[in-house]
Amino acid sequence: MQIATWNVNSVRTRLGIVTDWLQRQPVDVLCLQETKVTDEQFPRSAFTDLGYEVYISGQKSYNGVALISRQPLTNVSVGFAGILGAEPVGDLDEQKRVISGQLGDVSIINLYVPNGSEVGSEKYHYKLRWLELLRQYLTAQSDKSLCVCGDFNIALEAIDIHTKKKDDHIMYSPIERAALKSAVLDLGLKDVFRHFVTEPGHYSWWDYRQGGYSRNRGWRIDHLYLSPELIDRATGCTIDKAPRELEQPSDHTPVIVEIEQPVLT
Amino acid sequence: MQIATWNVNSVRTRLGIVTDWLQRQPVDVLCLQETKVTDEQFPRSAFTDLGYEVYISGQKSYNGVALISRQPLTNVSVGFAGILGAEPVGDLDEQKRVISGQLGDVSIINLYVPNGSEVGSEKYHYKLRWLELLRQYLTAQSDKSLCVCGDFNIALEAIDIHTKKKDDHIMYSPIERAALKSAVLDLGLKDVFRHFVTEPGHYSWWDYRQGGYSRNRGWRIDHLYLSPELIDRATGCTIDKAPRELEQPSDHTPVIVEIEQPVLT
DNA sequence: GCGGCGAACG
DNA sequence: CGTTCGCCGC
Repeated sequence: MQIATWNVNSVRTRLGIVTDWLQRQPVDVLCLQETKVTDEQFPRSAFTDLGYEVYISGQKSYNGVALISRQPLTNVSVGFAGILGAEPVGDLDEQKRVISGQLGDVSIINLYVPNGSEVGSEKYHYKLRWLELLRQYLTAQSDKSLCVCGDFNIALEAIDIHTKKKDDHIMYSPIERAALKSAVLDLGLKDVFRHFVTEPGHYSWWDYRQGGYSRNRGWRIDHLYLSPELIDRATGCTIDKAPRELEQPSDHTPVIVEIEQPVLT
Repeated sequence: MQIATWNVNSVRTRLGIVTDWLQRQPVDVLCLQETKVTDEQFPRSAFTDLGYEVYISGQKSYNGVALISRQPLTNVSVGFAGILGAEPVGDLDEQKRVISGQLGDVSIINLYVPNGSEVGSEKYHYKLRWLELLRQYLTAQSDKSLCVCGDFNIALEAIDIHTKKKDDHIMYSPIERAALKSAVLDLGLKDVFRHFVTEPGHYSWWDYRQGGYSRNRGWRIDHLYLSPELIDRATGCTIDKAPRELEQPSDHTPVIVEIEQPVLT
């Protein structure tokens, strides 16, 4: 089974790029972020015409997540409140950043973590509050086979950025990195790309500005985390840079994990 | 000699369409309107690379006219004030709507007449004041061989619109039609398209809205007027609808007149 | 319905 | 740098 995560930066603008890619890389589940479209306006048929099921949680202009799945998913849920209830969630479900569903024994949680703008800003504190709620949300998950993926807007380690960054740089500040580790790694989930690849120089996002891609000024901020039971079934994790080289690309490129079917006992 | 007029609705957005057309239809002079670009930002080289000379009068966002000529033009002039002086012109040269030049014995005046918005509006009165100044401007012209062309934003007769329009419709109100006739026809200039084609159903502009083109809901508002000396040398006038059928077209399509070289005596 | 622009966001 | 929006103009 293949699961991919891709921040497409507007699913409508990127529709041709995404459907072309999906035909060449017919992954089982494609997790999209930054769809930037309401549920009513989501281009469903472009995916259903390819034989995919479409599960979405979107809004106008900003954010928005989707699960595009070859097989129907079960237990599809949107936002944090479905698991946690309304009280702890407060304003953190107003932006559409969370969708989850289950394929066979595998639970997939697709996330678009807030960017945070600048360290110390109001948006930064929203990001930290959001990550703390994510920690509670993931703690409440009981599934053994869990894949938590998406655009985390955080580089875990220095090797995940093209060049040394100051500690006060958004997406690399110690506090947000600690918050992400606390929310995900401390629960036993493993960054599957680093399970297979230890060298630096592998990125999933390059700023549109100043020729970020052509100068390979990238960041690895799109991750797939697997629970211990699932990491042992993973056979590889790759970043497909090809879509970043097309005309009018997203600034992110897809990351794909391959997971073996469970051994029948 | 061929002269064409074309409101391109942004020369930058339409650059490929216009240069492709110019290579297939290598007219001697192409008169553009609604270039929507400052002189500094005009895409000169796209035309000079094809061997054309470029004469422009543009502004940011709105209006803007250009003469694209295979041979260098003489006596190039911009606005009304070059001929009339500053006093009568007032605010009517603030918008870039007039450019003229001479090719051999033929003087070409390229115009973008104000749209007028709604009958009775402030913009409508600006349009009427502008047309009165145009009348003075053309009256002051002494050239025997004169071609006055452009987007006039006025249909001369009922047959120039796809369907009967109320008298209070902008681009067809009696007052603006009379103002145009007074400014142009009453000076002896002839609408060369009507010199050759008398049937209705020939248009140069179709609203983008409500499938105006596919339903052929057009207007003939782009004209070429020739002085008596020149009308006798005209051999044809055609509307080329092909560019209106391309992807991302202008709402206007080019009108071309063919003029014989003068008989050498 | 499509141009342009400026502002917000990333 | 590229997306979205709202606004203006036609």
